[in-house]
Amino acid sequence: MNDRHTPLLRRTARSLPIALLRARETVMAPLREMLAASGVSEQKWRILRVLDEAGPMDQSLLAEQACLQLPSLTRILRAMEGQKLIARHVDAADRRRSIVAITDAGHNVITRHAPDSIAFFTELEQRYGKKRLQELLDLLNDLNKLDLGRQGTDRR
Amino acid sequence: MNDRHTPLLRRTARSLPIALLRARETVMAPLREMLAASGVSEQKWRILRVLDEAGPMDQSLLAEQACLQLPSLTRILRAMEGQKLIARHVDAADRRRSIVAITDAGHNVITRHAPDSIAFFTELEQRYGKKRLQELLDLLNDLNKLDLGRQGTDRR
DNA sequence: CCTTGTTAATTGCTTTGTTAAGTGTTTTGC
DNA sequence: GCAAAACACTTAACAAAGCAATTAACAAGG
Repeated sequence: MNDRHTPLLRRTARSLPIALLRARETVMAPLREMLAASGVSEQKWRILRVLDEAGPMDQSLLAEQACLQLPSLTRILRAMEGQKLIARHVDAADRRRSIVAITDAGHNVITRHAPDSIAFFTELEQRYGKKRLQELLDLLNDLNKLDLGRQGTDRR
Repeated sequence: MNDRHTPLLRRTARSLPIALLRARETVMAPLREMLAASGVSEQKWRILRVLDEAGPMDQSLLAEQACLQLPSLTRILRAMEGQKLIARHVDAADRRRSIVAITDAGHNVITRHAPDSIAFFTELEQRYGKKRLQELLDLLNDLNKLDLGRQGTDRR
């Protein structure tokens, strides 16, 4: 396209951040549409998924597991508490902590959307290739283990 | 962790959307820090990259290339125009379109950060493996080609 | 012409991301 | 014990995402 100069950086098609962003958009766009019907955002869905899978936990851990920042989580949980999708109570042993648990209503949201979600990922597997999908997940998980930019420093 | 029931959905560690989100966070966190020093957000950086690579283009195409929604792009470009990083002019042939081009100042931002960016990705290549990184990019690009959820419908 | 339809960009509104500062609570070191 | 540090959230402020509705400019048909 642009022959005016030798590119300083790799082409954006070979840029990892941009490729990740596009891939996420590709995958999430249909799911977002699906969830919108229940008034559940992508983030709320992640929260429900994590709580349903791993059981009650404090907000810091939940934030890490659901890939949300604590300030965002605070606001989202407030809304979800209003929707009765989750419940919170302060930890008796450490009153700084607040323990979050999924409610029956929250679990129902998961039950309701599981078939659609499964259908979507089944289609994805078929069109993309089951083996390739596993490969991709392995590569992504390995990348997440790298903990870049802190290779000498402590790991919080 | 949670033995209360058989999970309806795959474990979040094997969930593609979550894995993509974590990977993006892993990669972008150090870059964001790097760019913040120049008052350039991650999004502005993407815009500069795309314009520098492919030359002037209208906003719709730029939005697609930089993975931004048109409304977001409108507001970001207004700021970038104020910073003199980009310039806009209406297309003479079609006065609905506005053509965006990178300025010298914009190009300077890229030049200034290219060494850091290159160093970061070199480190990434070394620690993650050059071959594996290529594999990952190939898999991601293939995924982006799938255009999921519109397999019978028209492709706008 | 001129109505209808389409497209490009903008604006409004609500939610979320991001950073920094603030508020209690617990832990640590003296 | 007790002041200082560390910790778990919460709040505040602003940028950006995401969605719907609007405006302005083209395109086609009658």
